[in-house]
Amino acid sequence: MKIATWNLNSIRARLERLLAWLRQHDPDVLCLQELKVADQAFPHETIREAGYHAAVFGQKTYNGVAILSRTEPQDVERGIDDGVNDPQARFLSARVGDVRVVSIYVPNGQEVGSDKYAYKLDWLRRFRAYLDRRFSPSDALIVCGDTNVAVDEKDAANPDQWADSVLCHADARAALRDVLDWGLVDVLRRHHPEGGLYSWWDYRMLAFPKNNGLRIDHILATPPLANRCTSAEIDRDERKGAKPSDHAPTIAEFDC
DNA sequence: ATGGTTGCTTAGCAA
Repeated sequence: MKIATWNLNSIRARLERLLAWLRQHDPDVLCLQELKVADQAFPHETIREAGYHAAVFGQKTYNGVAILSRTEPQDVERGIDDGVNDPQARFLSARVGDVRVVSIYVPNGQEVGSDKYAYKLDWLRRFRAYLDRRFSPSDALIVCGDTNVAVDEKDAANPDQWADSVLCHADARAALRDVLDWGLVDVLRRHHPEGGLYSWWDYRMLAFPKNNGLRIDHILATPPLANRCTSAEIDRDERKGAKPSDHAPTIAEFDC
């Protein structure tokens, strides 16, 4: 199974790129974030014509997540199942075959100390609690998405520049670490322990030409699946050319 | 310290 994750930064602005990418890479499953579209405006027909089913949790203007799959996603869940009235569409889960797939768009947090940052930390805490409540690390579970956190300095081109940012701050890292410590393996790190690979480059300040990036998008698998992961890569080429997303896709292959 | 860019929606917010 080939599974990928990609923060599109608007599916409408990126639809032609998305279709070309699906044709080129032929993933079995693609988790998407930042659709920036309501459910009814999602390009359902176009995605179907491209040969994919889509589970969608959309939102107008902001956020929005989806799971595209060659086979029909089953048992779809929209939002973290914890009774919190959260209006932001950042969590979508579906079963694809025998694997439970989760697509997440963790809040950015904007600025350390802000209300949005508190929401980010709380969201990650809620996600960890969801894992505790619903799954075991022995289950076949893959969490994909934009975590808006770089786990350590190996995933930052200029660690000093980002040290106090919402993407690298110690509290954000601790919150993501707590999610990983539940029992999830960062499969790209496992295949590339040296680091130095990035999935996001700011649109500003020539960040991409300078390769001033961060790795803030992740494919996280429980150990039984991670042990069957045969490759994990970032498609840096997708960040090139006209009108790219500011994120590149991450791709992993599993022998299952 | 600020600015730089993009997308959605139309002046300002979020990233």
